[in-house]
Amino acid sequence: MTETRLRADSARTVLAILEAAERTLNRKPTATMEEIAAAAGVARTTVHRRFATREALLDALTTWAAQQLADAVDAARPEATPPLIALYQATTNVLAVKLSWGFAMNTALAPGNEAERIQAAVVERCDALFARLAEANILRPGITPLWCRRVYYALLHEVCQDANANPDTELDTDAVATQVVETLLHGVGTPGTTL
Amino acid sequence: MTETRLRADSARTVLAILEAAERTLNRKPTATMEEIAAAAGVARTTVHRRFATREALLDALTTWAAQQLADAVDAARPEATPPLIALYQATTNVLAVKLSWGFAMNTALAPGNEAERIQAAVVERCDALFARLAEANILRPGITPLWCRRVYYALLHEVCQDANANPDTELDTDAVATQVVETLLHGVGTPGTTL
DNA sequence: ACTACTTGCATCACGAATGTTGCAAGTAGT
DNA sequence: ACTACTTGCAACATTCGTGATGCAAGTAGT
Repeated sequence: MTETRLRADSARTVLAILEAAERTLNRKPTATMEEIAAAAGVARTTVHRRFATREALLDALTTWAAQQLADAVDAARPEATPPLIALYQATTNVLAVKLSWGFAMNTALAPGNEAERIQAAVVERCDALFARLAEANILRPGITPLWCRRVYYALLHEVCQDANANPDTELDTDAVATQVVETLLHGVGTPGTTL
Repeated sequence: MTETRLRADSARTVLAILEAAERTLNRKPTATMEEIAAAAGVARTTVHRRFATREALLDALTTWAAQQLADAVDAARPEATPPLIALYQATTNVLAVKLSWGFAMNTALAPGNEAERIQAAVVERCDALFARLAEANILRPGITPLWCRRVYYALLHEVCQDANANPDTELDTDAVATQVVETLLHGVGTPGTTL
């Protein structure tokens, strides 16, 4: 394994390709290498030089996005700050990443992918955070941390999809994060209403 | 336009193909006509006789699923019964359909598709139901019906995805519907907790 | 300035999926 | 039983996406 170091321009090209892949595949998941290359402003052959196969490109893309996500979670210090603060901070950070890498984060990852490991680690930290919230009696009794995470992920996914459908209107990440956390904790109903 | 009536066996074949397409594409969205035909137990040429192109098949599939959904909503009589009852009933009915036609309901529909019209009508009825809930003070002030529907759809999508990932464990539709409605209204948090 | 790397372009090979057609066998409906 | 429809099978043409290669021009880094 000769670790060839990348020349500066080449590194820029790789990033451009990844970003173009994200943008293009987000709009059309069946987009071809040709289209991705065009969006990146390079020739198709250049893409193939950097990523031997389409699968290799997808792998790199998902791994890259997963790493961005993990970094966003890290930045919120979810095990150091009070759980509610951490939840809010993490939500804000994650939203920013998910908005830029929506496709890469929702695409099914190939088994054995590095991204799988990273995402699993994020899930674990998320569950740990919800466990801390449960300990602090912030979660309603009978609610499992698993269900919490699922609802939380679903809400995050929803707001990102929506933002993605309206690319013109730029949105206030903080406001959206608040809305997500509020809804996660209290839903949309008046307190005390039951079936 | 000569409306050729279908022979009984042919009608059965068409349904088998639609169901096979749903099943197959749900597991692998890039499945080929060949695979769909195999899953339906027919030859590939037969599929092409019923649906001229792949796009035509997808169109028929999404339209069929949308109609099933609309029927499920109908059966709940959402404008006749008290809104909370209707919400619960509709959730139960919709869940059953969404579990069987998950792919067809989440796939992006081609513009001008009949399914588009039907789904839009369902959305309208959904919004109307949430408007009734708001009138009955069951919705928290400041919560828009639009946000309600988005959260509601997200929760439905989430539980279906989960059920889909675990096809072995059959689930209690009523219990899941309750969980969805409960979470929609009250979230996962203890009442009174704020940021 | 010199060298090594990178890129664009043209071209080719290959495989896979789509869509079509003709024919023979079988089945629904009368 | 008779007819019309439907199906399976085999074969074919075509298109499209993928991946590889050789060569000339250009650029980064020293």
